[in-house]
Amino acid sequence: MKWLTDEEQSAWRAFLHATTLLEDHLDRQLQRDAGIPHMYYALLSTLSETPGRSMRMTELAEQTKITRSRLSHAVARLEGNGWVRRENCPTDRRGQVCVLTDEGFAEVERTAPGHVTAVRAAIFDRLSPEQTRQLEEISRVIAEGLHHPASADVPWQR
Amino acid sequence: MKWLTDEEQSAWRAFLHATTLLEDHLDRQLQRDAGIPHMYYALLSTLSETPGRSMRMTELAEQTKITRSRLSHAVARLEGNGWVRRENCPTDRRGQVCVLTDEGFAEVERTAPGHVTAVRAAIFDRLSPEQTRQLEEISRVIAEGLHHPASADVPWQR
DNA sequence: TGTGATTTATTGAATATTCAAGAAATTCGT
DNA sequence: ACGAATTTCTTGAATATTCAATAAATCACA
Repeated sequence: MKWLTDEEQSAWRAFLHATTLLEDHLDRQLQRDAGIPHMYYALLSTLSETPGRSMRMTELAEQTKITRSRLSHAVARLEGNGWVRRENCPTDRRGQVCVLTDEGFAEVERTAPGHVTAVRAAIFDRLSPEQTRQLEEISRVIAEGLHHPASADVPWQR
Repeated sequence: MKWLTDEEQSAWRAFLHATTLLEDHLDRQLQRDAGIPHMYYALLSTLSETPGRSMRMTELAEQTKITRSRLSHAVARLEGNGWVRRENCPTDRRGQVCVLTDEGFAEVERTAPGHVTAVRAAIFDRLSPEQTRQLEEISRVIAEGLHHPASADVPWQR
């Protein structure tokens, strides 16, 4: 059993603290300004940057790294707000396309500046360009490792 | 209004993906192996490393960066598992001391190896020592900025 | 073509988190 | 010492997330 070195332990603690505080902070900021959690905003934002402002459910779940179940619940809620609507997928009758409404797009436009400011203030105004590059690379490595988890590629488990 | 540069946007996206996937991964791992979410494990782990294996509620909330309300609910649940118990604080009758039980300590000992392995596999086995140092420094900067939020220090808002 | 496996998306129940409110004890300022 | 303000912790309701199960459509391929 290989434990964490002192350096790793201390880095892990710092990382946990940073991510816990950041999530909490952004959730609060967006809950206050838009009435939705951060992840819901990320859905709207992702759709707003997509050609056609729409995406298949599974594709949207993959891009935002959340489960389909979570996405279904979230989209149901956002649909209630009138910020998103579902349409049948023309090429696959199992599929649903999640479409950002004009109201949803307007909501992103309205709240984006405040959100970006919060992200800047919490992160990029505090990091050097070099650190920003480092953070991106480190994040890529971690995400890469989790996106193709070993266990999911073991044939005999399926 | 100052937007994010391309480098910042791309770093932000990568960071969000990494943290979302990581949280999800660790929650699943601990839910499977210990029946509790990652944050609950962090509470037990923090207590297990504290002299006396006990801590005031507020202190525990601060160390783990969660709200007191969340901690109250979490401790109530862990108390139900028999892994923690509450005692009255001898020096402040408002206070409660959260004590890790022997069963709770045993549970940490039992599940720590699997958890550490998961953390290593996701993060430290993939990062160079240099990147580990970078991650710690970046995390410190971010956490530092959020722990003393400007708005909380503005007297006329209180 | 037909059939079993897979993919897509949703649902409801169980669990977790947030938020606002509140009770009790302590501290502050005079 | 007194009352107002603060701190500590909890609670219940509203919301969000996970998990397992499900239905429907498509795919793989003999």
